Amino acid sequence: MTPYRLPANPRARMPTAPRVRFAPSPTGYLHIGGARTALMNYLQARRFGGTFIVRMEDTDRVRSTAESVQAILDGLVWLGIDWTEGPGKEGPHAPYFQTQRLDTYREHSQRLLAEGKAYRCYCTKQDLEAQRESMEKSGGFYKYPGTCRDLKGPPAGRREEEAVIRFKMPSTEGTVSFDDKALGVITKPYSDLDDWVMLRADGIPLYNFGCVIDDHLMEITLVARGQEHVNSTFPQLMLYQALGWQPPEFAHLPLILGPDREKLSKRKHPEADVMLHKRTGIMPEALSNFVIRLGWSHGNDEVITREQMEEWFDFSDVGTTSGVWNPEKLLWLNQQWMKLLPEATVAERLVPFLEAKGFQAKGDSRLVPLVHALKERARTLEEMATTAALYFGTGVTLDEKAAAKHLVGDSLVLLRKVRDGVAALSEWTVESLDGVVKAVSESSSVGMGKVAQPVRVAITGNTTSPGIGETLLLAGRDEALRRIDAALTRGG
RNA sequence: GUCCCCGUCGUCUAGAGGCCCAGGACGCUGGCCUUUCAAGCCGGUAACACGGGUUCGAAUCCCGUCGGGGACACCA
Repeated sequence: MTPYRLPANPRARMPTAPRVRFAPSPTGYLHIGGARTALMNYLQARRFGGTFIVRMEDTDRVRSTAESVQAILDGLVWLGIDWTEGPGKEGPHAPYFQTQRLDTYREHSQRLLAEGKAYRCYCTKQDLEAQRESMEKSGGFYKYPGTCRDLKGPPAGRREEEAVIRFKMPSTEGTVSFDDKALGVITKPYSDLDDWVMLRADGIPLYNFGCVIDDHLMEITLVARGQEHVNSTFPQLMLYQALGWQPPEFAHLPLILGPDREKLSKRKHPEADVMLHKRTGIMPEALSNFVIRLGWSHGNDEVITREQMEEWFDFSDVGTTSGVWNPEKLLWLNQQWMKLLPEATVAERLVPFLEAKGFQAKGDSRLVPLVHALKERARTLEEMATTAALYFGTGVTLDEKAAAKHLVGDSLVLLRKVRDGVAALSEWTVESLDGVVKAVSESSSVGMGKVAQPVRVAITGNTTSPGIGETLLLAGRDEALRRIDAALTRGG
């Protein structure tokens, strides 16, 4: 028997525009691995002027929820990944929810049944479970033994409507293989495959069945998904063969691992949640930048814009090794992006974080100057908001250590001089304020630090802040003077 | 257990037989700059899992060992 193989050059039939898809099962939030899969598919479509389809594989009826559908879509939108066909964007292959395509699956399973390439199976879950257990006890791995393979009709006391439909593996020797765009040729002997369930008794398809039917009907040319799916590619290939369909190309993406080196999972790894990062102040540009670099690179480039991704990304450059989640690098990238994006944009994104701290920040004229001063001192929007909050409130809590060091003795004299100087200023600007501090430093013959630190502690309560002129300006004239006076009073 | 995939600094990676006594980035670290903290700049630390081949020559090809991960459902 000749082993089944992909045609030598699958590309021949897809010269230009690829049709790719992201097919999540809506059983929770958007997973970071899913987000990367979606991103890569999206980039592929963008690069070659193709189509990116989102299809909801909602056939797990107990776990699928409408909220999850929304959560996944929201996550994609936040990341700036938009789809050409899918939920809310009905296209020529609608509907894009598998539970709305049940007639299609039934039709194709009937055909397979009629052609003798599938059969009804009456085994009960309990029976199968028992078989599996005993098989596992004796060592080997479980394969459905084909109990119902040659049944002519339902066994006594059973009805056809209770049967599931199984794929009938052709009894051939040899191996199946496919040429994965990322991994290369992967092979498996036919003998490792069994008669898997395609359709439940209620007509709901199982993953391997619905996936193949839809990918073909939606004219998908390249299936890119996580490496956890390489093994399911084989039964799927058998289905394509049975149906006489040309399989798409495949690209299996390296897994993303948690700090414990295990596949990033919703259960064990909170960072698997895309929207968690939004809440902690990571920006979508940074998250997608980070995630695209897991398993893919373009020379030595680290900070990569969406435009560059669209220009450079290709599945054949995707690596083979799983990558470990590195929070430090994500943080670094996020800061890079805070420095790269227009300050007005970052300011806008900062508002919700400030509001969460109880400040009416929207429209505040200090927002942009704040971002300007703080973007080099914060790695997340949340961090920036925490620092920014210092300038929004009234009064400040002095750090005891800082006060003990900088708000005593001669420092208070210097502070007094600065206070008088800035109070006399007709206009507060970074330059004029810095000028006062400089003048005090020179007239008193002490270093800038001697003068600036007491002021800094008085304004922020601590020893770290942006340049002293900026700090004063950010606090605002009235509040700055009030805080200096409070420090003076306390100290002297 | 069986099958599949993988194996370069702690982490993400460059590397497609000589350009590599292995390059970049994060982290860590020394210095410069400096009114603090950052940012920035300059420098340092640290890896081809192991063993056999093939070859004039291997991180790159082959085999084995070990190690890691994934999949083994009427989940996807």
